[in-house]
Amino acid sequence: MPELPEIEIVKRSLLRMINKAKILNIKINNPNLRYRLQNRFSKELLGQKILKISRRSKYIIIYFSKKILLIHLGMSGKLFLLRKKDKLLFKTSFYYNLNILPKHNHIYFFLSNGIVLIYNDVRRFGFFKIFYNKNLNTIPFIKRLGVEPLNTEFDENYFYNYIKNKNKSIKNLLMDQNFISGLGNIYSNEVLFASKIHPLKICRNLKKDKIRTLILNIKKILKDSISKGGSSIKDFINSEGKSGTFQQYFRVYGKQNEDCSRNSCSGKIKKISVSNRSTYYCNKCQS
DNA sequence: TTCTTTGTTCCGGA
DNA sequence: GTCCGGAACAAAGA
Repeated sequence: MPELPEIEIVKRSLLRMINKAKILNIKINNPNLRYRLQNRFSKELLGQKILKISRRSKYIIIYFSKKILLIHLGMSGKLFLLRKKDKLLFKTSFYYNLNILPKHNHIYFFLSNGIVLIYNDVRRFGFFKIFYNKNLNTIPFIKRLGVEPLNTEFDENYFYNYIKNKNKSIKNLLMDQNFISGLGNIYSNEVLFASKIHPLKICRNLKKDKIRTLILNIKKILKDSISKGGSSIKDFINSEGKSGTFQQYFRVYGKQNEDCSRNSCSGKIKKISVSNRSTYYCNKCQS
């Protein structure tokens, strides 16, 4: 369940540590990810030099001279970096304490700068795919995505135009990647709490000042989380083994039956299911 | 054994 | 044809 801030943190780690490195070797322990890795996967990447690393929504894109590697971490995927000489470290308590078990290491990329990039994924819902057309607008997973919530084009006009004829709840709207791309369940809950909006409110009925508040909170909460190192889940770590701290700042997610943390609100946090997703809200201040 | 977790996709009803 | 939400899917831990 890494969402936009976590992916951004991972991307920054990768950029700092492996940009411009060359892939010398690849070891695949288990090709059965969300989409099975094809037999030629290693062959297509061996010897390739990483030219650029970017993020779009929850996807990481690694650029090579004639192709790109699209990576999605699913709900439990982790990319982390290990210096080759620290290999033994991995077998010790450091990584076990971070809940990274070697048996869930599925791919190792050995790089020319002595760093090993490891893909670890308990659930195996993440995926790696290679594309030969570097134009992102041609990539199936990317081309229909809505705007990046942190871009200036995500503004009141965009919001207002999109919801004009939409009948869905605001929670479902925020989760709709064709509207804005990068919010998942956890941040959706948090931004609605911050904006005092009930998750089942029909988005079309939101007043303009509420929309303005919501947009501001989306941008603020995503930025805050990035600045705190990410972490929408308790065992999230960045690619260098550091935990983010943002989960300490959650105000509704996972807090059912607790008192509302808002000053002067005497409400309680309730948990309901919206489109089969756990949804938390204060029964008093969110309306 | 069943339930929960996620983003994405598929399908049926309106 | 379009919109929406529920269900299914992937795997594993509790």
